[in-house]
Amino acid sequence: MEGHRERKKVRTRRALLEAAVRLFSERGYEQTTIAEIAAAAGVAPRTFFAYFTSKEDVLFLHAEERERTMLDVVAGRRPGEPLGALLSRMFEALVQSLAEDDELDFALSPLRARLMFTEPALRARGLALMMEAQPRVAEALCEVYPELDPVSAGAAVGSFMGALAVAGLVAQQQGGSNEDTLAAGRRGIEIALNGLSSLDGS
Amino acid sequence: MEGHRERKKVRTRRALLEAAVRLFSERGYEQTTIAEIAAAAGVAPRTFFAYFTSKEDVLFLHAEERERTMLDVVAGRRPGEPLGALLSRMFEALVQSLAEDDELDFALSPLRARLMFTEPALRARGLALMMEAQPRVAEALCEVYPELDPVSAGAAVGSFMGALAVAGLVAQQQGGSNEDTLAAGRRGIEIALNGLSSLDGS
DNA sequence: TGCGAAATAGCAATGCCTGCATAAAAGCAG
DNA sequence: CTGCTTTTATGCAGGCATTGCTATTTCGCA
Repeated sequence: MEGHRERKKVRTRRALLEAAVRLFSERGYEQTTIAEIAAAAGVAPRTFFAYFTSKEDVLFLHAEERERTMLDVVAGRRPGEPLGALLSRMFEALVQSLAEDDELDFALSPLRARLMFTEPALRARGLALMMEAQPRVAEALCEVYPELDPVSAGAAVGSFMGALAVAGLVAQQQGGSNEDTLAAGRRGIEIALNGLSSLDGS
Repeated sequence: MEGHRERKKVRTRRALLEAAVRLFSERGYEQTTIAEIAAAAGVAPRTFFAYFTSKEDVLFLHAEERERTMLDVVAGRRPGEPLGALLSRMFEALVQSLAEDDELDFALSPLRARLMFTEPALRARGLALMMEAQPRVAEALCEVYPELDPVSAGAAVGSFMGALAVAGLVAQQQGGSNEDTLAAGRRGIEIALNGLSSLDGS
């Protein structure tokens, strides 16, 4: 299972990853070519595509696992658990699943986060990936909450994700620390759960 | 102001627009090349880029006007108007501004709507465009609602847009009529305003 | 009719991405 | 160690979007 071969693959992937993030940060996303990334990682340009499906893809790893996490939370609805509580749990589960991802570890994570919210192309991609999962999450919700109609379920997930996306963006623009981002995320979720109208009183 | 020249420009733009939408619908977005669109419109490929900045751009016209509409609604906050009421008005204003757009008229609109929610690349682009306006709308909100902090304002707008985006998507998947879409949008906004927690009781 | 501005078109180049075919490398017998 | 098999790493050619620069055509107007 883990011979010389496996380790080399991981090393190459890692080299590409780090080269990409470093170059993107130094010169900007658009100004960095795949040829340059490959050169910095010591492989041929063609090889890049053996590890990542596209240039954007380098920064969006394991998106499927995030979706899995969300679906698992929905499937694990506790008896009588209200929708709001479940979505709160979903947020915390997402945070944790990100933290536990070993390929998204410390060295790369802050730079990646900054890039994702800084470069328009990447921001767009991130949004798209997130929303891509929306129909399936909404469908899962419908199954677990039989009283929920599809439009409401969809809107709930959309609202949830929208609040989340923006919280990250705002947090990035301001401080940018992981704690700030987490706090902003919680606040965003809270707002989505309690309703925008609830903001009038505060 | 409106000589032979102007009219010809409008006609060419229109020809490109219709050719693009038609071809996209027939063969799919990815399978249609700009060369084909240009040929169908009777112009050189290079000319396409004199009218639209990109292939995706053909389907997303006047995005700036949508942003204008949103900012205008915010700026026109009525004395003491609650945030929820203002966002409701914002939704209705968006619908109206879309309806009044003469370049997005009947012939093209239904096909465009279908494409926007069907083709992944276009769905992504639509989301990105929508969210692109978010920071400015949120900032405007902050100015009009001094008691609102940036994170809350951002989350509110994000939640609003997320709900909206999804409502459109769901409506498209189901029926697909304009009335359905409008109703789904209203429902989505309602949910975002009242909070996801409010769905538990229904 | 002829001039200056605007619209069209042509050409070349860059860069992402893909399919296909081949070389290089790593496991694995024997 | 050597030849065979399965992966990986490349190379190459091509398709397509997009852009910069230049040439050509077309208008509008004096």
